[in-house]
Amino acid sequence: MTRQASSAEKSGDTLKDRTLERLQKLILTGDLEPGAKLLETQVATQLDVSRATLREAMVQLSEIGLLAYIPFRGTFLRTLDPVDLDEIYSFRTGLEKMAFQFCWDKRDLISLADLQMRNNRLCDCISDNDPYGAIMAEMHLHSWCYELSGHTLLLQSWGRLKPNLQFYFAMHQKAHGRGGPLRESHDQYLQLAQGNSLDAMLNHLEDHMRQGLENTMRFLKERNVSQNA
Amino acid sequence: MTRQASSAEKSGDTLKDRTLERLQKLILTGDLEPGAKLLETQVATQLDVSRATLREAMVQLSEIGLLAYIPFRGTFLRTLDPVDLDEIYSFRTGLEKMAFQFCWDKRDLISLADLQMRNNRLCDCISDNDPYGAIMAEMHLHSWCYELSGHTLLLQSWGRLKPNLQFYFAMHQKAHGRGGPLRESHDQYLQLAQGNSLDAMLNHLEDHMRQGLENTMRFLKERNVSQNA
DNA sequence: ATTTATATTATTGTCGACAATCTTAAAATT
DNA sequence: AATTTTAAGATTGTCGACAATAATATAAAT
Repeated sequence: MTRQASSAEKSGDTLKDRTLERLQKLILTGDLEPGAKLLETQVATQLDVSRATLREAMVQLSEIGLLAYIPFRGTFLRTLDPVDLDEIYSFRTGLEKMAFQFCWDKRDLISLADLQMRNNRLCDCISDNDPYGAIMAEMHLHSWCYELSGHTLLLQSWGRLKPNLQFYFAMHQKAHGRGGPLRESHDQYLQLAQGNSLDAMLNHLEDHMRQGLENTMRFLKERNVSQNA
Repeated sequence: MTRQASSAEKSGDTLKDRTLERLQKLILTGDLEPGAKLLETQVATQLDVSRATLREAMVQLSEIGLLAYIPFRGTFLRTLDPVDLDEIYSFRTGLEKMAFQFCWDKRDLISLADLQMRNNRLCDCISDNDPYGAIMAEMHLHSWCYELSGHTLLLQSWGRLKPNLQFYFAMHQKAHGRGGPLRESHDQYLQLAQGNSLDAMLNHLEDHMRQGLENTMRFLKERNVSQNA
């Protein structure tokens, strides 16, 4: 009966999957320093799993990009320099434009109501002054187009990019005190997503993302989140 | 000193990385049946590594999509139904369009000569009646824009998609006898990539990819590569 | 004969131990 | 004192063994 007493969390059936999720949550909490080394023995002990199990989870997180693996030297929490942020935002822009192209003709009353609901949840989190919840809610809002697209590869790609975004937001939040999304930041996004001009939506995405990047860069100039050694 | 920075991606320093590469090559050879179960003990013995090492490599290949992992049931070689092919091609189109947008202003004499060389290599393989080499050469040709873009995320994404394409081509080749790329298939691609109209290039990409998909679908109707259980 | 139940086998999941490598500290040399 | 060498310790890489689960074969029941 070596079974983990881990309160039967919602996630995967196997210990490796639960470990992956727990480690990811640990990272996205923002308690760890970017670039910090993750000692296998230490983390494994902390999560109460064997190193082999932990390592399989780490391989996956390295593939996502949250961790950086260097052979024989260790696995490190990712860093975020301006170039990284620029790449994340530009890639995200292209990805989300693709998603909207694929989901555009699949929109219906139900899915649009779903979108509205996701935005409401985001607004609630902002009202409740819950920055962490707001981050998650915003991610969930943006997940809408990927899910609706029904495009597996697109959804997977977003699934890998998303944690990196969440990580940045967590860092931002941690360092800046507060800095979640504004209440009205997605008004136009919602409106255009419900409209009938795909081009207008795509153009707005560029603007929306660019604005996010500019906010980010402005923040970076004030206080460095981290820099590579 | 440490040679960790940007070490050539040939064969990793660690056994896990070499195993990953060997297993991938084994898969891309096309000797395995799509959907076939990979018995850990058997493969580990065949590659002369421990199961733990093999499993780490398998996790990575599952993340790429070449393998499909089902908890407690095993890891299976991916399958390719028409929906998969459609997704691969459409995603590839979006990705490569992004790549050309990012690399467009970075083109110069040297990089364009490089592109020309990659195409020459492809033509050589076709002339030499070397289908496997032609597949690799075509992949290498298309990698050009990703590499030139300097966009890490984009390059990574292509790096994950590429093996799936190679896998399909290997299946195609295996089943169809011959079916590599045609000699002149990239003439316009090359010409436009050297030109000064990004829009024309992007439009051609849509056509180029659509044509590839159509060829693929035509082939699928003749003979099923595989179907899900 | 078909179906259900049970036992057996095979395979995956997880672990702890040892080997290879890196890091750090101390010693030796200049 | 600074640099190089060497030794000690810490950390990662790899392995084989055992546990948990699934797949298969056998027996029992209808």
